[in-house]
Amino acid sequence: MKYSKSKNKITVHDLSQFNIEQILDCGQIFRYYIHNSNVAEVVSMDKYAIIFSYKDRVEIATEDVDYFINFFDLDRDYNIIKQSLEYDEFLSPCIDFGYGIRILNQNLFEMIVSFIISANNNIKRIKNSLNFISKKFGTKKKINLALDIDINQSPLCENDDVSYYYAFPTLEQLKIATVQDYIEAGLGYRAEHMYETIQNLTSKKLEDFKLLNSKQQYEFLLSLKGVGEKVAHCILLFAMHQADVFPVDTWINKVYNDLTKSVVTNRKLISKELTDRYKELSGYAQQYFFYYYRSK
DNA sequence: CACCAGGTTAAAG
DNA sequence: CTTTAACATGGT
Repeated sequence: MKYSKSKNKITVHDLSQFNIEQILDCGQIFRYYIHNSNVAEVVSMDKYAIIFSYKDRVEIATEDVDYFINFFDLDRDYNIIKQSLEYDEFLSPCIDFGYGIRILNQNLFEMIVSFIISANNNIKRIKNSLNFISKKFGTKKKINLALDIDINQSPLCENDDVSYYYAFPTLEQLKIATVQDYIEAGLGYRAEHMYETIQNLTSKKLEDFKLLNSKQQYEFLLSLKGVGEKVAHCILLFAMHQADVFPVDTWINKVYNDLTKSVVTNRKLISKELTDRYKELSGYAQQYFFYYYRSK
């Protein structure tokens, strides 16, 4: 895709396959804030970006340009992916609606924590919990960018004379969190799952994970407390860009029954059937469906 | 106030 | 192997 970069800025020129609101609102990320149709903020691990949308371009201001080029998956052509899926009568209107969606390349540890919290939860509360945890256990970092807008209302940031944001905590930083901390963060019954998984994880396991094949990665994720099939699929898709999986949540369950005029509740079966249908592009198809149906 | 939310777990069939 | 009840809690 067409983009250019300078020291602290990426400029995206091809708006036919980049829409920041669609990218952020399609349920793959929780640490972001959309100020208005022109300005949005993102925090990924210890990195911060503020995004400005104009008529003819999008500007991503950040101190780490190369990190966000990979994060926003800018070297992939999504128009080719969309063309490959447009034949599908179910999907076609969803692609037209979410034309600017891209699947982000996010951090493995952040995805594990985020999607354990996501289980049987709503997006607003997931955001609140993750921001709470980041504020309590993450590193407070200064924004070294010339911002000519007011970001006071952002839940990611804090302002005195200058502006700060809270990085997502590292595994080491979260090791000291107690079950009570997670309950205060609003995790509810997920608090014990989170505690157990954090205590069992090591940085070596996270490193070695990347050497496993996809089936082994899936099995490892399922061995973590609070990670079932749907959450494991989300982690593979959003952290490893493994697109031949189809996470089935309540929305996708509804979509499936709507499209096939059935009343199935077996999500394992739905996932298998949809993966057979969309194959190595399943993850992309899933995002187009999710965004379209949740927006209505 | 009842129902829902990007489901998982452990127990039972 | 598949089905089911229980699970905390803020959002709507």
